[in-house]
Amino acid sequence: MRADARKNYEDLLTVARTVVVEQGAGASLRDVARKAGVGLGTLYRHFPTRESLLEALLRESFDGLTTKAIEHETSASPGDALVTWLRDVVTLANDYRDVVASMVAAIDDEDSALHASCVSMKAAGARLLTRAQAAGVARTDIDGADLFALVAALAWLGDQPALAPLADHLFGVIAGSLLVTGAGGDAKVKTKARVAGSKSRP
Amino acid sequence: MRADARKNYEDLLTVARTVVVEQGAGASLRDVARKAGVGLGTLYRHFPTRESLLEALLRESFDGLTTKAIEHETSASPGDALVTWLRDVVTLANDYRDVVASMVAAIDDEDSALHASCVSMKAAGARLLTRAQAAGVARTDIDGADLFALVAALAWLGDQPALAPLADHLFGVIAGSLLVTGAGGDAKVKTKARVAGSKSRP
DNA sequence: ACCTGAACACCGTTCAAGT
DNA sequence: ACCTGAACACCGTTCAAGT
Repeated sequence: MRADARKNYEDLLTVARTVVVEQGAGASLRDVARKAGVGLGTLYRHFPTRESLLEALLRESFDGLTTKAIEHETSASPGDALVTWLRDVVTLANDYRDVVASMVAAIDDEDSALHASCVSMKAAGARLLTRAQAAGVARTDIDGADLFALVAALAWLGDQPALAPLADHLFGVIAGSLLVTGAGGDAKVKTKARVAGSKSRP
Repeated sequence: MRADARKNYEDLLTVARTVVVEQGAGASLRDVARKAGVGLGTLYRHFPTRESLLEALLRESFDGLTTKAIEHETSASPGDALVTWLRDVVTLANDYRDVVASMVAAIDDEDSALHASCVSMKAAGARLLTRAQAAGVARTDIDGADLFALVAALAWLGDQPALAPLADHLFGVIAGSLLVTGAGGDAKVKTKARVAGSKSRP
């Protein structure tokens, strides 16, 4: 890649990151090009589709989560491993705005630039689930696809201004109901107690 | 209202209904006006905002759900009443496409045309929840706002093509975890058993 | 090789001009 | 009273023309 091309590529990515954080995954690409001081055609040359731009933005983080999941696969507590990892996924998704719908759409679309990373992540989560189920700490009427959908739904909550304040609590509720509250007992999800009145404060 | 105005109003609504079903809440208003054979200004005269159009489309259904909830308040089984009603809400939301985000946004926006209907619905759901909690069949670490958020998240699943097939099953999972699986026992959510291999069939 | 910006077909929204 | 459509400021996407 030529030096000027590389610089444009990186400038675009830097600008896109802040724009997607602030305005969401549907932000104006024209705006991104403008802010990067680059012609619109240059943006399309480097990122032929919106997904390819998102992919460049998110790939590192996605792959990081996949790696983390693999590490968790050897941890002592399969239940904690699962829940901790799920929380990390939601947190990442909520670092940007409205990326979760793109993520979900990419799962079934082999042509999407986000496809591979999302499929890997989903598979990694599925393995953590299977392990927790094998250990008897997770319910067995759920599979990897269900888990992915639940995490997506929880991440979606964080994107809605009216619901975001509840997202943490609901994560605890859902995560808790994934786990079997039976014999083992060490797999209980710690839900931060909600501060009474935290809603009514000005 | 003049006769021609009334006709335009109704034509717009009829067209909008099918367009929102097919293309979603973000559909082109220009397209709606065009298909209704009406000037674009006429659409804006009758429906100054997109929400006001959605409100006209959904008000009847929303109020119907609120009424239904009130009827449920005197039913014999508070647990069944709650779950049945929640399912109806999700079903309605999934009759259209992508309306759930507008619904959620309206909750906190007093200026939205959808505000009143949504607040009523949320309150009606909250009463069903409170009753179920008082009867000891619903967990008590959830409030009306949480319930509304969970229902919204479940409805959102139905809007995502990749996740919609799982939405029914996950409704059962979430609804089941709202209920206390304790003494009463009659409040268990019947989740349709999933047909093995239903996913892998071509 | 790579960059640029005009060109095209779309939006949402407003508002002067018509009946 | 009500309707219309042009006008404006935006999009996404493509592609001839430049260096």
